[in-house]
Amino acid sequence: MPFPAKTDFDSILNAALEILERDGPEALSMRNLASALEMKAPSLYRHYPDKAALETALKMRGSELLQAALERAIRDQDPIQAMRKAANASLKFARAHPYLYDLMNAPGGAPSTGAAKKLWNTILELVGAVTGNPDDTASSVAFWAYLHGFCSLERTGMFGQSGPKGGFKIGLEALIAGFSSRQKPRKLSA
Amino acid sequence: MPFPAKTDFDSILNAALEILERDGPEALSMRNLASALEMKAPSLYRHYPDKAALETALKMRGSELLQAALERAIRDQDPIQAMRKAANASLKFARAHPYLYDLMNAPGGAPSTGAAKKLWNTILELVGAVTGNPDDTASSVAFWAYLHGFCSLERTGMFGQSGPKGGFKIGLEALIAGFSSRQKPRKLSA
DNA sequence: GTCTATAAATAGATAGAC
DNA sequence: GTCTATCTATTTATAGAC
Repeated sequence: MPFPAKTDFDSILNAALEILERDGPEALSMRNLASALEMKAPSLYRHYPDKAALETALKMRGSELLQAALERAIRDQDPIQAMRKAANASLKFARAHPYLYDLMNAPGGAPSTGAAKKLWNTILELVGAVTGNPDDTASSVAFWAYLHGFCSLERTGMFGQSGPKGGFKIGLEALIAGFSSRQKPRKLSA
Repeated sequence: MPFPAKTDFDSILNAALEILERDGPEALSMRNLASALEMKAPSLYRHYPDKAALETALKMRGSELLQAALERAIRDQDPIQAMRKAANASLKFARAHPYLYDLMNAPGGAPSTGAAKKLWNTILELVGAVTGNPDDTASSVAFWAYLHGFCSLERTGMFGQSGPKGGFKIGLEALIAGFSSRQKPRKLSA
């Protein structure tokens, strides 16, 4: 299609994503969004009942993008290497889409959409392949918490000028080692 | 009595903290804050130049509170147990002060205040005592990222009804094990 | 489906009286 | 230091014409 589709659900969503990623959440007003589409704000309400619906759609889109990035990153990798690739892909995603990443992780912002579930299932498979438990919620939570925490702190500016100084790899390897050691259970000293 | 001041810097800060923690960030307007102090909004500007200054002060207060909680938690503990206590204290803090925690970790919200530095130094000491390196930035970053990530995901609602299912302890112990193994340096591959 | 016009509410911040 | 009054700007959202 040489010409973009007429204004509809997806066109609005794409424009919203572009504004969000370029200018941040404060720039994402219905007026500004309509303006980018060469329309007036009230017209948007024919396609989205309210702004919350638009934001929900943006979160879903974010989950899809991240999930796709993870799938690409882990393809044809052995389990442990897949975790490393997934970790780096997550970090890359958060850096490339900071405002979208913020929105996806905003307080009270975890809708149980299909996209979010699919993303979570990808994590579960990834971690399960290392721990040997295909539904290892606990380890997956730990893995995801670490990745998100690092992305979030970096985004906050917590690392300052000095940067994270290799902290990402050290924590990641410690988690991988911990997960791997549980694959073939043996007595551990506490 | 000749016109005693109705309020001051700290009284305003305390009221702001109370509003933030009880009703969330949207309730923290200058009007609402003034009202809680039985004042009018313009009066607040004699004590804080603008709202950003108030928020900066709130972040500092948050850092102080968390730092104090960590200090209490780790007192008289051996290094590894101190990490466990600190981790639980952080989680407890984030749960007890969700909106303040959000504000402290808001994007672009890491002011280099004395309180924030003191907090970070506490983490460095804590982790350094385990790894044997008193200035182990990398390991500290990993530790902090994990704690924050878990708190943040829980806050977002990412764990849903099922809860994190023991993921906190598993990741924490994996990190501790990884840090401990580095205490007595030996040749590592990479 | 898009428009004009406007409702209804909110915010941060300032001027100047006392 | 606090007040009244107000400015300025913004937002989401709706009513009703076309």
